Amino acid sequence: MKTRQVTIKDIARQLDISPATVSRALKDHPDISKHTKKAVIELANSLNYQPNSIALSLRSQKTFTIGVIVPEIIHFFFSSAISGVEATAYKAGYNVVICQSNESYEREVANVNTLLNNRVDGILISVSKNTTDFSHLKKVVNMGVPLVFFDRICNEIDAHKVIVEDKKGAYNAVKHLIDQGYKHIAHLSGPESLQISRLRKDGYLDALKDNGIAHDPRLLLQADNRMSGYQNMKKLLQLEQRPDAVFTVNDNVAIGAIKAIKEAGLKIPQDVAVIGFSDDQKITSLVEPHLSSVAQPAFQIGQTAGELFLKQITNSDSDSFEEVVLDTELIIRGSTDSAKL
Amino acid sequence: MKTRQVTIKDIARQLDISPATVSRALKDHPDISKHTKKAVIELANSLNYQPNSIALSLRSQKTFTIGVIVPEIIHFFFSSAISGVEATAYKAGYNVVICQSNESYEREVANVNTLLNNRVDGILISVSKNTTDFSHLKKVVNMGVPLVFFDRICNEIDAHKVIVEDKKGAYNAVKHLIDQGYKHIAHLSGPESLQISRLRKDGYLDALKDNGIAHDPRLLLQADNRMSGYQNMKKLLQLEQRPDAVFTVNDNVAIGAIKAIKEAGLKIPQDVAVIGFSDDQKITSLVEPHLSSVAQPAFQIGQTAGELFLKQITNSDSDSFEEVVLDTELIIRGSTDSAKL
DNA sequence: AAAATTTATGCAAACGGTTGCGAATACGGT
DNA sequence: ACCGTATTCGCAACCGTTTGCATAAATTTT
Repeated sequence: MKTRQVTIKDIARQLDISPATVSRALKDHPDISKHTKKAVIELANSLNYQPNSIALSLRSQKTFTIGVIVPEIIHFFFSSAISGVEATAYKAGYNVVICQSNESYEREVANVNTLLNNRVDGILISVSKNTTDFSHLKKVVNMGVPLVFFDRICNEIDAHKVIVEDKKGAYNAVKHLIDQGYKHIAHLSGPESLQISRLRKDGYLDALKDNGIAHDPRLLLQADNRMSGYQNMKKLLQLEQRPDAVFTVNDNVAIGAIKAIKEAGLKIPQDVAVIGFSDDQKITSLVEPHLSSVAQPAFQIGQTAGELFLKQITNSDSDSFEEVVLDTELIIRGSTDSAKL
Repeated sequence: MKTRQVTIKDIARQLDISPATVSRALKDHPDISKHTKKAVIELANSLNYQPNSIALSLRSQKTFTIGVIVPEIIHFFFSSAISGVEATAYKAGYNVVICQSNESYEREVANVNTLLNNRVDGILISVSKNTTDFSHLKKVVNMGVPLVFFDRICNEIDAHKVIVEDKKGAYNAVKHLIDQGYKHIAHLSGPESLQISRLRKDGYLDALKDNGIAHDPRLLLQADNRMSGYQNMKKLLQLEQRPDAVFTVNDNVAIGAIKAIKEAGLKIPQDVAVIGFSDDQKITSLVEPHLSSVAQPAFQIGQTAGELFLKQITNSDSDSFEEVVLDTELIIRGSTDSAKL
């Protein structure tokens, strides 16, 4: 019953020719006679011959596989980005293997090592928030394996990068709050280790400054998930001068903040407005009121990362790297605009 | 700068011994002298030697990789299940490659083929809802590649399976609605092609029957995403005798139904109760009121699937297969119980 | 008819590692 | 001094495929 995978040698044996001839016949090499080619191809089809990718990889030193490392696939942003990578990869004949770092530095290092041991042709990564040492990624570069950063990039390493206008997106979000008449705008920012956190915070600060609002450090706390968003929003609401709006580093923090605001008996957006970042479509239209957010083109980010990888392998001598910066879009919903309730 | 990966041959050349000796030294083979071992291991470490998995796979005919095919990683259930698979796989020294079928039969077939060409040691799959022909999976079995189904299984194929008590879970959900006093209970069921849909529907029907409620076919419609859940709930609400409760095949359909109910100006759960299936934690506690649901142990399902795979490879002569059935848990929230609002 | 060229195929090495078997050396026992 | 036995290592084959080169036969050129 067990039908072992048929190899080129099986075909060769059955036709009483050499494996070399079979190999050439299958790829339509001009040296091989029409007659032989026909016989080989027919037998290959009838036996359902499938080339052994392992052997191919060993021989060609190429696996036609690219590794993608993300913190967690459960997040809408990352799974969309992965789908984007897959789209370009499949088109170019590449496979994609997905690794989750679970926001753990050690796991990320382990991921990199397995990908390297499996000789992937390239690595696309969005780094864990707990990664501060980048030697595992420098090793990737040193080994000549193409490396592309997306979203959560590392500035210490020269490589292709795909990011969004984090600062501008954040600026627009806060500007929108100001335009809506909010005066005491808080920010729940992400871990300082991530450039995206720093940039979004900078956008927040710039928007305040440009609009003549003094920055109150008490309105700036850190949070990077629902729980901490909830807890720190609670703290913000206990200030003698509580904020009347909050911009959060991502949508999950915003969800936590909304919970805290509702529990405090305050109305959104009348008493406190909330705006997130990323526009996780699984949740922004679910919470009441619908959450305003800064949409990132996640799929396109993945696509672009894939394209940069392809560019690097076709143009491997070039040592200049691109930093592609994509635009964000401000999505206004009920959480910041009562007209949209 | 480019540090090509160092091979066993490099080490052999530097120490002026044969590759065979290096290989044996590295795996502490008793034939090799302490002195040689020490030299080899030290050099290997200093050169940061990493065995080439490709070569290993070719030689041993094992890749230590298992392929997992799911419809879409974006869903909480599937990403949790994947994490479960990874947990057991990593512990046993296996890698996991994830494929998305995107609920497309063609893509699923393509996924199976790439996995086979890459000679994975096993395939774990939750089939697409558009898969009605299973020859691609029969091929997997015929080739002697261990196959494990989880959640969305196929009855035509003899293989290990991991499922939950879908019927019982559905029964309990509907029983709960009945206990809460609801009389006209609708069901938005999934595609008939999936056994889980059929079982959940059966559980619904059984619960009605066992409690002396006549089944009204007008209260049974199909829906498998937010949009269709919304649309078909709307239809249900237009019936002259509208339902006062609805049990949906999954949480996203429930979300759509909730939207329709709210738009109709009806109160949840006073006018209409809603209960979903799966307990997608990203959303059940987000929607207002919080959604009751039948929780599936997604992580454990993945873990178990991984364990069944391991069992099959260590015990490859056995041709008896297990069907592991895990329990569900009824999670009662505000959408079915006003006491929980 | 001899030489040159084309046509069609096979040999063997290579990719990187493993492993059965044989061989060389050293050592102990008689 | 001789034999048996460890000890330590290398040779070569193998996994499946590709490819430079050689080779043989067939064909063309001179």
